[in-house]
Amino acid sequence: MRETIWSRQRTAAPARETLSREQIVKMAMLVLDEEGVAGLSMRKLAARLGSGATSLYWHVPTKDDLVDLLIDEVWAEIDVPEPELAGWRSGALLFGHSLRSAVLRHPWLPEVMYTRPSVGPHAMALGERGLVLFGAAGFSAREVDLAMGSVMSYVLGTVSAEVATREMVRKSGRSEESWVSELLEQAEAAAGDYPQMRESVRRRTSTDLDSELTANFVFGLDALLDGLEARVKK
Amino acid sequence: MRETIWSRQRTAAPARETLSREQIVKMAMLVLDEEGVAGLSMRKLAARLGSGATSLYWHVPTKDDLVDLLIDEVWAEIDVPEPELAGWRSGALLFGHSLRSAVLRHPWLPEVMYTRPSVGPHAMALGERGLVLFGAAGFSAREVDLAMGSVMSYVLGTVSAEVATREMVRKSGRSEESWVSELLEQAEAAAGDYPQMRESVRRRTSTDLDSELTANFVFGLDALLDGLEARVKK
DNA sequence: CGAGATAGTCGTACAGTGTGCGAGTGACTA
DNA sequence: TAGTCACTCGCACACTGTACGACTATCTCG
Repeated sequence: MRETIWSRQRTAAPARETLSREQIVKMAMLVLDEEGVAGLSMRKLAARLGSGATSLYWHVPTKDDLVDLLIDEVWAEIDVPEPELAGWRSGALLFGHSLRSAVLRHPWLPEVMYTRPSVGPHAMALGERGLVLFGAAGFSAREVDLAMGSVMSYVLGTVSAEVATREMVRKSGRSEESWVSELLEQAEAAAGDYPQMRESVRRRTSTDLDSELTANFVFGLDALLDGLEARVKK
Repeated sequence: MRETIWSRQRTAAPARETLSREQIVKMAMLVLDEEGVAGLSMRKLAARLGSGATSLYWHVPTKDDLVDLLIDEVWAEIDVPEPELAGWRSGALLFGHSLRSAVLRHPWLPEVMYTRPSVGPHAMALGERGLVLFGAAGFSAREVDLAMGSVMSYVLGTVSAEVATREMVRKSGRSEESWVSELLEQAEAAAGDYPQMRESVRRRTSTDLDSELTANFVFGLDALLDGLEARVKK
């Protein structure tokens, strides 16, 4: 089997005090969570670790590979309930919420996730547990794949859009309320000729952002799960 | 009202032959479609237009703003049927497919889309037509927003993941079959301890990539629309 | 104990990036 | 004819990822 970035592991304990891949990944995750993709550079990362920039390259082939490792690290955070404990439907709901909150903790994910397929070990483990969960619903083998895929796609798509909004608020530096009211104003101007849009924006800015986004997420997930459940009952 | 990148327009015909924002956007779109986000640099773009790199900055404030324009250009390509013509359900289906194929034509979109909210004029127009379509289904005003949002999120999420796979095949330079068989091999190795995953990968690589991805997309969209439809019938 | 291999660090350098600045140029208006 | 406006563009700056090769500290083997 060919060597991959996933398979490479340190064979023995390091002689003197050295960098380690785990250390690098950990620090990179911190930087990414704090400063986003644009804030992560090999030089800055190395500086934070108190080492030279090119030292990192002994532990990690390229920056892209480092990002692959970081993405896989996120997949490790998601829990998928065993179907016996909660039943399929509420298990899937829990899974969806867990996936969402992991992405919200790592808002840089959407920006990089869609440029590469996820094939790391934690992605595999996640997939396995997901298939077990959806397998318990009574789908045909083929439908299990499709159902899990559509739920993941829905969740990731929704939360990715959510992150875009949230990050914009964060970067604007202003308070949520002032931002929302400005958005309203701006959108009403931009949506001037579009009465439905104007009304929609008004509706959506009437509650606080957080519960609005959550309601959004839950509504679609629920509908999707309904649709999937109907398929199994036939 | 504040000036935005959307509102700025040339006031009169140019005196001599000059660059124009439309020209720049058009060429940038070409470059992006061909070479992806990484392939678009202001210098290369200018070179293709036969001008100096910094000349572009007279027409466009920053590269990021240019990308905003390009994204909005994509939204212009999507058609949303009027509900009278097709009825809500099949209208939504058509809308979904149109959205999907637009993204497939511009596979760079997912990489940049989720880093900013879309508030350009074509995004607004798209939203308006979408709201009209979903409004015809008999949802409450609030549900119209939620339903349209969830369908868009599902479609964009699914097709974004799809693009990640397709681009990987494309970049590998190899034929689809050889790539698929290698993926199979690799995934079976990676999924060694994961029996469900192994079976799932095997199932998914048994047909050709194109119809596999399409079936995937349709399955989830259908389920979601079922779930939404059920909400309106109550 | 000595020699060589191994594991790891890192300074330098290269080819690129986005873009601010200010000088320059051609056409139109007064 | 003078001046202003619309537009172009070379240079420079600070930054990026990473290839290369020199360097050193430790471990292994004879």
